[in-house]
Amino acid sequence: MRNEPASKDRFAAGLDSFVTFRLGQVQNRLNAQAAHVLRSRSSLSLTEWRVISLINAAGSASAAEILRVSRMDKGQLSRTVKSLVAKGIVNGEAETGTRRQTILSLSAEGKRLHGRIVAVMVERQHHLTGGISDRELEAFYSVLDRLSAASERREF
Amino acid sequence: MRNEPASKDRFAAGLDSFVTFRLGQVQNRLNAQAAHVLRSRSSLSLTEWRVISLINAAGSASAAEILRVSRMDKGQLSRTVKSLVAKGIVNGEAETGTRRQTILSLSAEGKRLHGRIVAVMVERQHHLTGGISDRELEAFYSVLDRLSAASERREF
DNA sequence: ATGTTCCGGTTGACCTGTCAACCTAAAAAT
DNA sequence: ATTTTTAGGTTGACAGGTCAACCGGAACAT
Repeated sequence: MRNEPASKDRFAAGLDSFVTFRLGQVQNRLNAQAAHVLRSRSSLSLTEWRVISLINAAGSASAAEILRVSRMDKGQLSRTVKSLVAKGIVNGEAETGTRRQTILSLSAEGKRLHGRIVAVMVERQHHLTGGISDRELEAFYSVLDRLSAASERREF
Repeated sequence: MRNEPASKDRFAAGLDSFVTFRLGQVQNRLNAQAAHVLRSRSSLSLTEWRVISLINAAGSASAAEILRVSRMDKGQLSRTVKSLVAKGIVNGEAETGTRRQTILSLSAEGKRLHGRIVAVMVERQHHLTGGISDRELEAFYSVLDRLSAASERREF
């Protein structure tokens, strides 16, 4: 399953220099890995897990809030929440009553599930960043942030 | 279109620490940006552009070679190549004759197109990495590589 | 109060990515 | 020489992401 470095060099010269290309490759592999972990430990998809994490981080939040923070797709969120509510992981009822906005929060089972999975994910995080010093990580995030900012400009 | 940092903080505390989460966000935005650039300057999709770049970088290559290097999906590549051949951008004929493998290369128009787009992409690359020093980029790539390596382990 | 505008949320259509089965040619084994 | 195995490539089916139209209630204007 290894790559011949020889043949790789032949190509990648012109492409490895593109940040986005490299980033994409790594990200795909990380996603595949995460999805695999989730599948082996639960019946959650990656997006479901992300939504659960977001709700958990917020304590409780409206869908709109989550949208603003996560920048995920409206429709996708709507469907994901629907499925999570159906599974009994998320409470979708408007708790305040006055407002129409549905306040999302984790059910008891949701919290239990989150706790179970987040443990593995933290472990994975350590595995991933194990060989990386804090200063390196710092610098890495800083570059990421600048890339993120630069990706705002639509004309590019 | 800005984020309220206040509301962001409220959430992201627990999530920003996840490399994969941050990486994903940045990557999505970068992809969207790239796709937008392509759409405004051509009728190419992101994958088509990637394949063109790969073929161009190699000079000429078989589909299998490209697969090994890019780690993209067999089927996806097959379809993308098909569409690029139909558009007259890629030559798909077996040039050596002896082998059954189809040797892929850019047509004259393909080269022209690549030249035109790559110019913009290089410009974009500069825009993206403009505020980032070479040493920082080095370090960034180095971290990426380690993340990539760590994403091999299936159990995580 | 009523009609316009705005915003949270849903739905459907489409497009891309992913997986697995399959076909066929070449190489290897007998 | 004929069968088996292997590898390049195609195709179909399905899950997930993306886009845009739409619905209904709330805020706002008059």
